[in-house]
Amino acid sequence: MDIDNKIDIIKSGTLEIISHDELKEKLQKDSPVAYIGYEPSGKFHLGHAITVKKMIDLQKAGFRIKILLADLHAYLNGKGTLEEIKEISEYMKKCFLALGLTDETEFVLGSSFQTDENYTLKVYELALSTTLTRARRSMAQITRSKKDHKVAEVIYPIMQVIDMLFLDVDLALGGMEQRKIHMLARENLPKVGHPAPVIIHTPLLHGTDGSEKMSSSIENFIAIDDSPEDIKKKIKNSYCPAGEIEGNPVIEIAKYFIYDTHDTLFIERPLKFGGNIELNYDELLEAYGNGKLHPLDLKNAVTAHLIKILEPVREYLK
RNA sequence: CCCGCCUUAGCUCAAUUUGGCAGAGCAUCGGACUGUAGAUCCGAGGGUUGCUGGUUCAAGUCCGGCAGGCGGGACCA
Repeated sequence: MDIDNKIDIIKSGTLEIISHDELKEKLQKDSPVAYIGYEPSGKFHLGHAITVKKMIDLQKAGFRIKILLADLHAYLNGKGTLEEIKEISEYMKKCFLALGLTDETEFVLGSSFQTDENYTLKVYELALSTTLTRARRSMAQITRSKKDHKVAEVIYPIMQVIDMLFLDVDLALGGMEQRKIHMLARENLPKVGHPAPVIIHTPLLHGTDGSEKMSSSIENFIAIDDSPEDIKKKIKNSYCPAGEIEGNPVIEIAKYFIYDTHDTLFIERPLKFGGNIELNYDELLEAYGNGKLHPLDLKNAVTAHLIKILEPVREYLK
């Protein structure tokens, strides 16, 4: 696989790469490190899976993968006691492997290094040059509480930046909600003696209720190990206005979880509504957009395929 | 450390004045309507009234203590 080929694969399905040139340089390096961090909390859902799939692409392109199980970050974000969070970390680790990351993947528990003296001193150093406003702004889409803001909230992004120093990352991946923290990292890592990492952002999946972001704190997600019955129920109940593509979670699931590995989607449909059809992604958008494909038929097809696609994941996690 | 205000359903808040069956909106769930969901109608569930002690026939309501939140004051040699 040549470099341009790798870049095409890495680029597909992402919202932005900062920057392409730097990515190219990293790909010429000997086993560059790609990192992503997750707060172990709640269920592992399709929103998480989008980023994991991209990490798999990076792994195939020759990156060494480091997954940060950010237990202290989850703690700082009020997700529970350290014990509870540690328990979920174990479950999460299995989820990554179930989704297809190889066992060469390196899992790092945040608390295993985030209390080291050198780490702490770096956090203080960065704290000194980061304004409160900026730290808080970077957390706008991440923080759990919208009021009664705690100091923890501004320690969080600073630690995340220093994580990248200690994990020696060449590339950081995240959903679009991570953008402001990543920019903070790009700007500040050089000041603490580490080159700015390449940043890749993946899109956020809308919640099944149509809200901005799929999230385990609201019941608007499909977990990667949901039973077929749950998947049916959740997709059936999903927000899915006829003719509307933008922000339609069912279309998004088709796009990111079916069309990424299939050229076409086979849609079973009663004869009186036009009979079965098979559509590629462009045709699907066309047919759905002009009302020729009914939401229920779309839902049924997506449900059937998603159940099949997640079957090995369910089996692995059993 | 001191003073004041606040804490009631998952959320936002009524009910405190004058002690007398703890309510509404939103959210959730169910039904109707659409060949999906949503919207809209109709209906249902939902409570240790922050915790604790007391007064009273009776306390969300009055009194004491504690915890948490908000605001102010004081301290700053």
